[in-house]
Amino acid sequence: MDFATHLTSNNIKPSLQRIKIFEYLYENRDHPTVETIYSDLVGAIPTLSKTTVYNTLKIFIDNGITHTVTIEDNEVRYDAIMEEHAHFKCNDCGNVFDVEIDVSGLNFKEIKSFKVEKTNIYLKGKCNKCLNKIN
Amino acid sequence: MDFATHLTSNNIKPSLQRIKIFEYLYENRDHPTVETIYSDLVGAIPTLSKTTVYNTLKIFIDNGITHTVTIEDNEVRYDAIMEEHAHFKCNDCGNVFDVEIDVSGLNFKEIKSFKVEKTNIYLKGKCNKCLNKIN
DNA sequence: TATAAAATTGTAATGATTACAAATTTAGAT
DNA sequence: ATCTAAATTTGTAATCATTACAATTTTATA
Repeated sequence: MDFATHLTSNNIKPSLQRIKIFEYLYENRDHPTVETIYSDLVGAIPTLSKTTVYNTLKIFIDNGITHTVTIEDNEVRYDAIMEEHAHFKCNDCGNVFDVEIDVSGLNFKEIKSFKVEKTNIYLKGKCNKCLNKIN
Repeated sequence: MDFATHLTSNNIKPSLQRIKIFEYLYENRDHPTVETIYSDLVGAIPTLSKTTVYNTLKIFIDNGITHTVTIEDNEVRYDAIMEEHAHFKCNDCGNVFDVEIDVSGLNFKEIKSFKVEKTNIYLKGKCNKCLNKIN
């Protein structure tokens, strides 16, 4: 994956900040928050500003190469994987995992007259690691 | 539905504010925000404070008679219907509708070792009314 | 009725996000 | 290579939802 090219082909000029932020999102599949992205990247880009992270993510979203993952009321997470998938959040460790999903089995009643454009699914529970942890 | 009894049997002392807020939630199935609840009730309870709405909803949630509906990043909605169901948000009018759903058809891979405690589903698209609207 | 506990309220604090203007960088023309 | 305009980045201040907290009011009980 050539990140600069990916940005360019989605009408986003590939500045250093944009490349690094997208690369970070694409490599770190843990659905980071703005805070995490900023603090993990400010070492490599010392001039980085949190406003830039916000601006950049907004551009990514507007151009369809990133989406938000909304599970908790109080944290917005970001995800650069655009293929349809669900999320699993562990109530113990708080990590969010990707989950492959087959939506075709879903059976909705009463929305025949509605036009569904997007189906969002997230699960909550305990992850493998936390289940096996000794408390 | 006797709201006071419902509160009592869930270990919540049925004050006027609590009864009215729960009643509002139960009757208004449009998943209101704190702002909406407050402004719709302050007429009937002139002394009502927004803090009370927050406090009360927290109590409802802690005692399992209300849950939050998280669809957008920037708005938290509340719902007193605890039976499993999904939500549909219209991208046009912004209304959130309840949707009956059969989760049993869902087919997850790779989470065999995870313990799923709750499955959340929401759809986005256009509702009946907005589809038929002349723009 | 007096007293203690619980509930409600208002105000101030917090924290994430956005607005905005200044500074920096980039791209194109000369 | 240099100049200029446009785009991008940055820092600070403003906004807005939510929470903390202390004071007031209400409720329950002795």
